[in-house]
Amino acid sequence: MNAGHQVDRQSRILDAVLELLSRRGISGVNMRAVASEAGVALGLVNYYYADKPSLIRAVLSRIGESDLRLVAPDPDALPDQQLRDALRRVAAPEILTTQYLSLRLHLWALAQADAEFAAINDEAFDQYLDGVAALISNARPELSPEECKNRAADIVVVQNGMWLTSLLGIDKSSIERSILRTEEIAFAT
Amino acid sequence: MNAGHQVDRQSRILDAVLELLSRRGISGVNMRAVASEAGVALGLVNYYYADKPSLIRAVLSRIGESDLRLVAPDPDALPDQQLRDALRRVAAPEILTTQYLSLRLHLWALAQADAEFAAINDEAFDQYLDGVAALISNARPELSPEECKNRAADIVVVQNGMWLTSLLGIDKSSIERSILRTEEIAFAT
DNA sequence: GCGGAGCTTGAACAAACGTTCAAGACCTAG
DNA sequence: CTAGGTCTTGAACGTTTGTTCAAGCTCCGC
Repeated sequence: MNAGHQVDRQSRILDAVLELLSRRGISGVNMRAVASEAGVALGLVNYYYADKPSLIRAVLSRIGESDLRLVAPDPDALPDQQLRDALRRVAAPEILTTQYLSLRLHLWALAQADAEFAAINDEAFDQYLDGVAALISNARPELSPEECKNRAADIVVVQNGMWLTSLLGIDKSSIERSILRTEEIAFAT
Repeated sequence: MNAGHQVDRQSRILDAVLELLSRRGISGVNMRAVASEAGVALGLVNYYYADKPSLIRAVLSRIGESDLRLVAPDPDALPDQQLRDALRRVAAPEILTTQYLSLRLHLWALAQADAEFAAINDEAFDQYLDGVAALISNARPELSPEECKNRAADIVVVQNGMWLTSLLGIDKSSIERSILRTEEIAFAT
């Protein structure tokens, strides 16, 4: 059962990076700490990921994919409901956890300091934006593509603000009002 | 002229930290790089700041003060204009520079990873929130203190979103629309 | 010019870091 | 059981990091 163990250990290493990054920031992510958190030997980290940048790259890709899943269309719902669900999903309790938000923050900071990481992040962001715009377009077919992109951009501004502000510990009610604001933007006539 | 030199060098060291932090992130801020960027010897950094945490603390305090200045009342303007000016100021070109925003991001990330830094940050954030609420209260005396605080909170969500989204490289027009949105929130009847 | 307080320097040290690697453990195919 | 590939280990190396410190410098009052 190589396959089973492989995936298990390799995935546990990535999990360890996520955990350490969100808790201690990039300074807390060193090969020894990752190995220890994952419960493997130091050398194994370098076995699966050639060097530290490769390790970070893998984490960035994983997060980008999970973000994209937030705005993935749900074939079983009406376009209106798909959009509404997606707008709610980004503010769901399991997303607005300190762990997840803190991780996002550190990844943004990381991307800001490194051109290569920035490229990965930018691509993920563009895809996310396109995803939101597509949901709006489905729910409001009469809108022009440009208008859909504008609304998506405006929504993302508020969403990013919600994410960031959740971390800074503002009260929940302002988050709730912000969700309503994203819906107003999306469904404005 | 000790006083002159002191302030000069000590301040240059802080400037160097700001520059390095915004360009390379916290991993790029090490005592040697700071000394080199400031044009002083390694030992001098530890002379003015006992250790690295002290250095970061000093930077956090400095940023907190400059944030507070953004929402400082201007005695020469009418309350309405004071509020409007403050809302525009946070989106001014000199604020929405990559350097400034990147610095903010790294400081937030830093605060997220360290409880002590978080405390400094939280206090600065609360003061900023109070500052915005006070401006609203002056401009709209008929509003209850709670309503002012709520609006201030909603505005800060959008502002944080603007700051963050500026970094992620979204188009300027969505920033402009977001500013209008903060004004709508502030002046809603 | 002398003395002393404050400022400035860079070498030196210990600890922590990323990376390499020889060695062993494990598992499967034959 | 054996051979061979894959996985796993931790010691070891060279580098970078935070911090210390003895020494020198600068400036001002006397």
